[in-house]
Amino acid sequence: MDKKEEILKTALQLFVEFGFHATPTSKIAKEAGIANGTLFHYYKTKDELILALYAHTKSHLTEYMYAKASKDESLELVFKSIYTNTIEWAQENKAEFYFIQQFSTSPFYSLISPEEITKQAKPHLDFLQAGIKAVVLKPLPVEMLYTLINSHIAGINQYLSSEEFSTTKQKKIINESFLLLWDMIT
Amino acid sequence: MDKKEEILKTALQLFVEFGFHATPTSKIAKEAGIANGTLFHYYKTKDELILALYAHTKSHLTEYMYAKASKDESLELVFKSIYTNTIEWAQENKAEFYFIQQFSTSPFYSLISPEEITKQAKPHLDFLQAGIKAVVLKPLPVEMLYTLINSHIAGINQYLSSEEFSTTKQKKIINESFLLLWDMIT
DNA sequence: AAAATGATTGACTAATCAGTCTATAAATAT
DNA sequence: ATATTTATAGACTGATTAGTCAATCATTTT
Repeated sequence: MDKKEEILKTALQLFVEFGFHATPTSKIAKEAGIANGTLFHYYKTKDELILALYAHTKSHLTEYMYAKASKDESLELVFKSIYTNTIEWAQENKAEFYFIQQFSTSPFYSLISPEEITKQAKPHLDFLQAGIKAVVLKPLPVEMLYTLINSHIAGINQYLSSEEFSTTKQKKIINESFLLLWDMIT
Repeated sequence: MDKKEEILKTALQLFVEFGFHATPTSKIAKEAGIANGTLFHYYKTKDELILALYAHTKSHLTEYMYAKASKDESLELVFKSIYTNTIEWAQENKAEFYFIQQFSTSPFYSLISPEEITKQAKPHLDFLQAGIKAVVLKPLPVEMLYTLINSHIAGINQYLSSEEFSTTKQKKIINESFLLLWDMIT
C-alpha cells in the first residue's frame, strides 16, 4: 500500500470533518495506521501536507473535468461536457470538492503563489477566450466569465447536496441549470 | 467602550488573517487590549465566540441588504436594490464578507442547527416565491433560485475583489452582472 | 452605607500539538 | 557481500493553548 496516498486520504477525511485546526497530525497518523514519524518523513510540516493535499485534490478534479470531452464537437457540447463532468465529480467526490472550497476560503490559500493560480486558470481562460472569439460567448472579461461559471457550479452543487435527489432528477437539474448558465453567457 | 464588541472586532480581523486554528484566544485578548479572563467572561468557550461572531456578522449583512429597498417599487427594482446593497456591503466590508464565507465552508457551520438555517433563509425564499407567483421569476424551485443567486453574488464579489476597479467601473460591473442574473432567472 | 452582583485581571494548569531524535528494518546501489 | 540510502517506528520535548481560579475593582441594589 502507498503510505503517501494513505496519509492524504486520511487527512482529507479528517480535515473535512474537523477542520485543519482540530485535526492533529498524530490523529492523521494513527487513523492512517502509520507512525507519527512516518508522516513527517513524507511531509516535512503540516502546512506542506495541507498544500500537497490541495494540489492533489485539485488535479484530480481538473483531470476529470476535461475527460470525455472530444474536441471535435461544437463549443457548446464541449462546454456542456466540462460542466457536467465537474458537477458529477463534485457529487461523486463530495469530501474532495468540499475540501477544495474549504481550502480556498481559508488563509492557507494565500500560501499558493499568484503565478501558480494564474497557471491553473490559464487553460480555462483560453478556452473562454476562444468562445468569445468564435462569437459564441458574450464579449465579457474572461475573468468575469470564469468566476461566474465557477460560482454557478458551486451553487448547483450545493443545491444538489442539500436534498436527496434521484439520479434521474439530478441529471434533469444539471441539464436545466446548464441551460440557465448557457443562456446567461451566450 | 464596549468590550464585547471590541473582542468580536479583533477576533474577526485575526480569524480572517490567520484562520481559526492559528488564532489563540490569548492573542485576541491581547490585541483587544483586555485580559485573558475577560474574554472568557463574555464567551464561555472559543467556539461560542466564533458562533457569536458569525451571528453578529450575518445579521449586519442582512440588515444592510434590505435597507433602502422601499416596497412600493417594482419587484425588479426591489430585487436590484437588494442585489446592489449586498455587493456594496461585501465590497465595503471585505473582512466581514470573507469571514462569512470562511465560516460557511468550515466544520463550524455544522454547529448551527438546521432550524436556524431554515429560519435565516425563510424571508428570502418567501420573497422569491412571491416573484414566481407574480409570473416575474421563472418557476424553478426557490431553493435552487436562492442558491444560484447567492453564488452569483459571491462570484461577482470575488471578481470585483480580484482587481482594482474605479468606483464608476465597479458600478458598471454591478449593473451589467445584475442584468445577466436577472435575464437568467426571469 | 452595606450588601450583592458583575466586570476585570493575570498568573496558573492540564492537556495537546507539531516536530525531533534515535534506533531499526528494508531496499537499493556498489 | 558490503555500503548506502530510504522507510518506519514511536518515545520524547519544548512550546503553545483553551480554559480556570482566586483576588480585586466597579457598579448597582437594598
